[in-house]
Amino acid sequence: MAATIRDVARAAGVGLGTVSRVLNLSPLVSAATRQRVLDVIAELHYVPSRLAHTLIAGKTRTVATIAPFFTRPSVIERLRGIEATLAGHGYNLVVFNVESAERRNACLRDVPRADRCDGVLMISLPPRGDEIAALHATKLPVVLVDTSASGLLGVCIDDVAAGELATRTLVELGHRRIGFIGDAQAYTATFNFTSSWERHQGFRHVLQAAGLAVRPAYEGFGFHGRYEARVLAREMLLLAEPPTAIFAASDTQALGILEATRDLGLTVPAHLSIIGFDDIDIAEYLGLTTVRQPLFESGAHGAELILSMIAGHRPAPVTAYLPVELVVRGSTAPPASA
Amino acid sequence: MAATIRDVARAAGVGLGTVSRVLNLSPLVSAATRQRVLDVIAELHYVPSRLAHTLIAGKTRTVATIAPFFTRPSVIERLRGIEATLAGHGYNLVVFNVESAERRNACLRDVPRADRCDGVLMISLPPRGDEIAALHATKLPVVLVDTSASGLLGVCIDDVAAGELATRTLVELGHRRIGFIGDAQAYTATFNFTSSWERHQGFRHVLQAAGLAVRPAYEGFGFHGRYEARVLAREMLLLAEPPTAIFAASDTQALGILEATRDLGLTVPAHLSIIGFDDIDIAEYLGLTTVRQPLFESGAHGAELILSMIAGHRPAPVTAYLPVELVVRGSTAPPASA
DNA sequence: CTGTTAGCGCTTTCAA
DNA sequence: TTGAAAGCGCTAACAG
Repeated sequence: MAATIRDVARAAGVGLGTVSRVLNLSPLVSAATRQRVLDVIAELHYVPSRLAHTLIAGKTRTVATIAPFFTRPSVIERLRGIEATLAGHGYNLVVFNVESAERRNACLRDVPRADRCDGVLMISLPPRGDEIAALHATKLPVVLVDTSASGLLGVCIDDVAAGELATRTLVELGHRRIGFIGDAQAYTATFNFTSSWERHQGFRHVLQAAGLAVRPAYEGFGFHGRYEARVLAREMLLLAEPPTAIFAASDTQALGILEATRDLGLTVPAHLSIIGFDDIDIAEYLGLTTVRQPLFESGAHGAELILSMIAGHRPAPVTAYLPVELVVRGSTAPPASA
Repeated sequence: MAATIRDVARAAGVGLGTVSRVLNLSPLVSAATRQRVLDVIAELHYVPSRLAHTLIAGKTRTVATIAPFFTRPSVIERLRGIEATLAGHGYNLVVFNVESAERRNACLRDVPRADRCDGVLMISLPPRGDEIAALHATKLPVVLVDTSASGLLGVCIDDVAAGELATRTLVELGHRRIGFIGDAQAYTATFNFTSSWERHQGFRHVLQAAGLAVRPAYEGFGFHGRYEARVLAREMLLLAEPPTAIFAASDTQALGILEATRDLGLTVPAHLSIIGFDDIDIAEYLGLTTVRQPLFESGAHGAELILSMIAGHRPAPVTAYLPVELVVRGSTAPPASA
């Protein structure tokens, strides 16, 4: 169908290698010959086969990204950082969306292969011990984004500290009855998600340091979604002594809490202070106080690391921690009683 | 590094072709030989190279998707439909995010190549005449999603009719001063986006049919974004005689209008009715009346078409129209004066 | 400077 | 049944 290097060589009356040299900008071709070859190439609309080149070079110029629930705003933003960086270097991005344990395992088993991609980026999905070993065995560059694992490079934030930051903000505003709504263990365990759990750790640290009781009724865990958070928040707010503030492990969940207050005719922040996490697009619109983490940058940085590893560098397998920032908006205030 | 078919053949003491036959489930291998080969394969952890297979077969088992601004909720949802369908058939999704005219052109030129992918899906990006010709020349299956072009398959909705539906809803509620906020021509022209323009056509049809004047001051066009829509809506609402209803070409823009009403201390729908488009996730939360289009399904259907074409089918190059649906929520009501 | 010759890892005849 | 050989389209090493 398409013209091959051989067709070009024949038409230009030169050897196969000469065409290859022209293609690869080798200086060992006379200007005249080069021009003749170039003319024929243009004439035949010849385009070198990526495939054949890939087979020889053993490089696919492709980076695979395994991402869970890639419609989530935070994941998307990371992907955008990845795509932008990769595209800037002529690399392709192959996306694998994970929404079940089976798919997660299948991806971890099948995706990291040298004949498929030059490197693997994993978002929020820490591999288990045996999987790490398998990953190392492939010799393929691997970078984790929004998670970490020993022996692998990672780009993430300090979720415990970020959880402390959010909770401390609430404590310093004078709140003493503070709730937390995050991801259910059963669900995070499926994917080994850690961020909600770690933010919860930070939450507890601050509560304890402030001498505040940790009340089970003030801690709600459910599937990561607006609806689930709404139900959990409703329960909490209907308590005889409801919390005056709630820290949500994500903005999506904070939205659910906002919905619950609306359902119950409560006003934010008069009746309840809410603090979310991520600073997704809609947070500003809703006036949600939140902990902003550099999503785009995490993807971009992860992609840069992969690219440098593909280029042959072998950076130490450490986890890079990106800074978070508290964005204060209208959903937080001192408690009414204070 | 990794074991090759030759290593297996040598270790099993058989010919190269025999291993290949075992791999390809050929019946022309004795059970004994097959077992021996299988054992060696397991022992050597041999995995056939996708690359080499691809070179031979001329198939990449990859579908490329060119999408503009893939962080937009509507685009994401289509991509999810695409990925889900592709993954279900063992195909990989390579994503190209387009955010500039240069990148659009580069993608259209470089992506549709048989050595890169088996088919191309384009979201919201109709190719121009010369590009269509080039696309045909590649012999590669191409399917357009959310747009159409003569000679190519497309999956979209009837945006004119949808625009009429939205506007008619407003007219039937009794509104006579109805505004429209959509994408600016200068910006859509860059990518040949048509949906906002067509929805606007529908808007005008209904206005004229209802004998209502089309007032330039009631039509605002800007970059597709919340902020721009907010500015446009503000202007419109500060008019001596402001519209009592506004139809936004997207939910994102409807959010901007919502923001503007809030800025001005107006109540929705008492002071202003708003109707959006897409029914993105947040629309329900905000109680936004909107025109829902099947986003996930459009992607899924587009992917199915591509897959069937890759399988050799040559469906007629027609555009499939998916149904839209009006979702009535709290942002619409009869005008206060009615 | 340039043509020729091996392969990359696999599929596919073609004999045996 | 099975082994050997001929490529797929290209690069790289090797003679000229």
